Amino acid sequence: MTINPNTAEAYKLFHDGILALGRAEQQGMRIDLDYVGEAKEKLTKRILKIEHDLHQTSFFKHWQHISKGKPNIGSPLQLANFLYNVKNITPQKYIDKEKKKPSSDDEALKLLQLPELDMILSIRKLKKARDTYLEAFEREQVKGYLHPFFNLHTVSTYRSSSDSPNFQNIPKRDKEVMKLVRDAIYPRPGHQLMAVDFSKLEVCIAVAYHHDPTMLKYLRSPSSDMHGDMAAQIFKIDDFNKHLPEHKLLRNAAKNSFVFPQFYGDYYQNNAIGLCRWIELPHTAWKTGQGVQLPGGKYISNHLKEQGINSFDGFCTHLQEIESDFWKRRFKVYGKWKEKVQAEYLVNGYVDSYTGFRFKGEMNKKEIINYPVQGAAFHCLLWCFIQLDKFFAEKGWKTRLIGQIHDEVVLDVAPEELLKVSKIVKRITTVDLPRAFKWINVPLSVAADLGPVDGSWASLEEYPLP
DNA sequence: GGAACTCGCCAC
DNA sequence: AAACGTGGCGAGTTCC
Repeated sequence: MTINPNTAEAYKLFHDGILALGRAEQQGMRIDLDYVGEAKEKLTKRILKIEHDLHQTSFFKHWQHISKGKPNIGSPLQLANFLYNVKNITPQKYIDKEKKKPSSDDEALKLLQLPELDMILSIRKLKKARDTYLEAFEREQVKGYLHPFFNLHTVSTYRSSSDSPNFQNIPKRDKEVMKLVRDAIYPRPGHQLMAVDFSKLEVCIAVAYHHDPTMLKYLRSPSSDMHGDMAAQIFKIDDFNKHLPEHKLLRNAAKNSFVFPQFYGDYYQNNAIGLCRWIELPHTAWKTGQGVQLPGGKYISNHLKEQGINSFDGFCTHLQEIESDFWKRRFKVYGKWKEKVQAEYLVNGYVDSYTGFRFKGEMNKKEIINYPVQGAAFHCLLWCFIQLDKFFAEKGWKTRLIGQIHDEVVLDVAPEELLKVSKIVKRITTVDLPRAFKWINVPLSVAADLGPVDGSWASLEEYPLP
């Protein structure tokens, strides 16, 4: 590997970076304190209602009886003790690999299919929204503005972190909680919020290191579809069509439970568990008429049985073959690169990133591969963040950067500047960045979401950049 | 009464 | 042979 660490360059990136991030911290983001107060109150009422209903159940009364006092539904330990020791329910999931500690997390409780546990899960979800987010917003705000910190000195991959409050883990996937929490955050009066994120940035950065020809082809040809190809292979589908909703689910399953975990260093057995969750098949022998349905209504269990996969164990064996094919044939050069970098680390005691950072100290195989990719991917974002900050200052624009989430920038946009902001964002991220970082070897693309004037962070919608 | 830990859960 | 990368944070818990 021919990498020239340039520590002066790395230093400059972080020096300029922390100044730009500091300006974003100072700028802050408006929060609606009245909304936060009302939302907290409503959540508390909902929580009390569910708790009240829970208290009427014989399940809870039993728990109360054996715990000499008030059972603490917020204690996973007490809940596990009641479920698995007192009620003697067979655990469906464990925290530890030795299967000594039964789990009481979301998935474990859902598997037990008890209505009382679903009530506890609802309470957990609402408390999380209220206490971790809304409560923290209220506590951390200064004169109606939040000023999350963005750190460059805390993360072993040379990524960033954020705290007080953490701006990088605000709910997004659960639509209900997303709206509840993000409705607290607003642009400055008369402005609008915009978020711009890189598409599959870490994959694009990884390919700059390993130069795998198959991966290069996937990333350079817009019509190709890596996740679709993997879905077709994993689920043995000949006529895969990513526009069919049933196939879209299989594609998401392949993407989120095979491809990405494999890139992070996971292996086929965990993949099998994750994939079965998506297609709703059990960890046992499969019967006909089980799981999700394919286009035309055929059950996936029937389809897989026809293909010779009759059980979870059979599926594991199948995935083991796919994993081997994945690294030894499909992405052979990528696989070889992993081995080479790991071997070089054992000799040198360090590994370097393209952005001039050196990773030293004890690292396991997965960390050796992941750190330079994860770090450099973030450095692409940080470089763009710095350029944008500089640009807005030089031009005297009113638009400001207010935050960053690893591969995404968040802007507080003055509506009259929207068009020119969009253009410069697109230019810096897709044209200037690859020119500055010559090692980037595939086109980078960004996607934007935009909120209405005075609209909350929950109201962002897709916005095609001009 | 606080430090340090576990567990669970939110993001990329 | 073994087996998911990086964080922050709240509540419960244990230890000093």
